[in-house]
Amino acid sequence: MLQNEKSELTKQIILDKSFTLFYENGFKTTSVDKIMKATKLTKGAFYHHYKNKKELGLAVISLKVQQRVYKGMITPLYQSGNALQILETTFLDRLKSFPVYDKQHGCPMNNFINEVGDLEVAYQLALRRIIEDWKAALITLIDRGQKENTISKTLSSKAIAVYLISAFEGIRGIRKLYDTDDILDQYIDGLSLYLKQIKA
Amino acid sequence: MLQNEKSELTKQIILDKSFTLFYENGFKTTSVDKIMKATKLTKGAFYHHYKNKKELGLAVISLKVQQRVYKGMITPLYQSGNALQILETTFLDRLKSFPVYDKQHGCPMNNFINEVGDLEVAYQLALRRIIEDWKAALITLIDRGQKENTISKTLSSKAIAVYLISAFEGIRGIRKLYDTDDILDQYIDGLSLYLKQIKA
DNA sequence: CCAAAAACATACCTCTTAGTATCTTTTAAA
DNA sequence: TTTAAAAGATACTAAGAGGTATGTTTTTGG
Repeated sequence: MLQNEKSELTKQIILDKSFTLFYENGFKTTSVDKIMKATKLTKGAFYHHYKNKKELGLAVISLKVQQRVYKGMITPLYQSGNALQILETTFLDRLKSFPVYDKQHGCPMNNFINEVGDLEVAYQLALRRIIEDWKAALITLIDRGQKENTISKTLSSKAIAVYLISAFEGIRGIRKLYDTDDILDQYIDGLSLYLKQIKA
Repeated sequence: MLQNEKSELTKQIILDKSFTLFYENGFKTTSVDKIMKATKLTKGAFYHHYKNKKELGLAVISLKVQQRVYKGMITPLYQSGNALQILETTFLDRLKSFPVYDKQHGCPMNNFINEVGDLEVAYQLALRRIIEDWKAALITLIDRGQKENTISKTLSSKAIAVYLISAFEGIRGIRKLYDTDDILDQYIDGLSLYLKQIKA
């Protein structure tokens, strides 16, 4: 195998396993040893590709976590079509179709935010960037909806965007505490009502 | 000093310091050693009063964290007066008057939820109880508001309650990422609009 | 005042942690 | 095909983790 490819591959393997373990057990409690055991590689390989655990954490955030949020929550917002309907499908339908695994472990980004968000500026920056991108996409969509008269024009798009994100991240944490979907269904009802209220 | 008093006092000291350190640095990264160093007591004292760190964690949640949520977010909901206005003062005014320290470190409950909420059933139960109490108080208040015709009767009180809690907990996490209040102000605008929308 | 129990201190044990030093193996380029 | 560099493996260190064993001090009740 080519050296570039090989290097990139093992880095990716470490990244993938790290993401999964961080997601399931948290960043702090997942040791480099555990990660490398999962990859079937050794510590030597790890410290050859990553400077330290912090660098790995940042890589997981800005590559894996960011990618995930983009795919699930940001990119869909740039579709054409009824703005309000896009909000509905992105926020409502997506949540409904989540596997139990995802419900039980919450939002990867939110987990990072609440575990290391007040610990290191570097983590803050990486996570903030995702939130800002998400917010910007929402604002663009809502603004469009207001222009096209599907969303009420009197409301601040920025305020709606932040409120939507907050509630979404909040419920993904709270849901972890339960083993049924009741609380999620109640959130979905709440969001549903909210979207109706911002309708033009 | 009486033995009962002394015992209760040191337990309280340990509990207080633990809460602070958990709040500032997280549950997992705060060791028993660090806690006892902060109390100026020793490990022997700790393990005399607490079985293990898990028991301490549960005590902090069900005593300190719960107490805090009750004082700030639940008890105020049982006041008499305009239901919608009570929601406003509890959710809006309280957040506005938060010290920087509280903004930077997020919500103690939310931190616990996202750090250990999917790790141990015992933690889940303790945290769930707080959420359920909060939800119940909100539902009672909203139901009253609907009866008294200050809150729109067509809306599900359960859905509103869960949506309010979700957004609140969500923003308290997200705010940690920033060093200004902009995002908080945007949330406040969003919540403000939301409360206007549920008005009768 | 004295013995027993509770409260607390000291010293330790074992395991895990992040990280380093040094080795072997694989790839690249001449 | 040889040599240098990159990739990876092995073995280690020092610090910190949770927890225990056993000591000393303080309180209590007779």
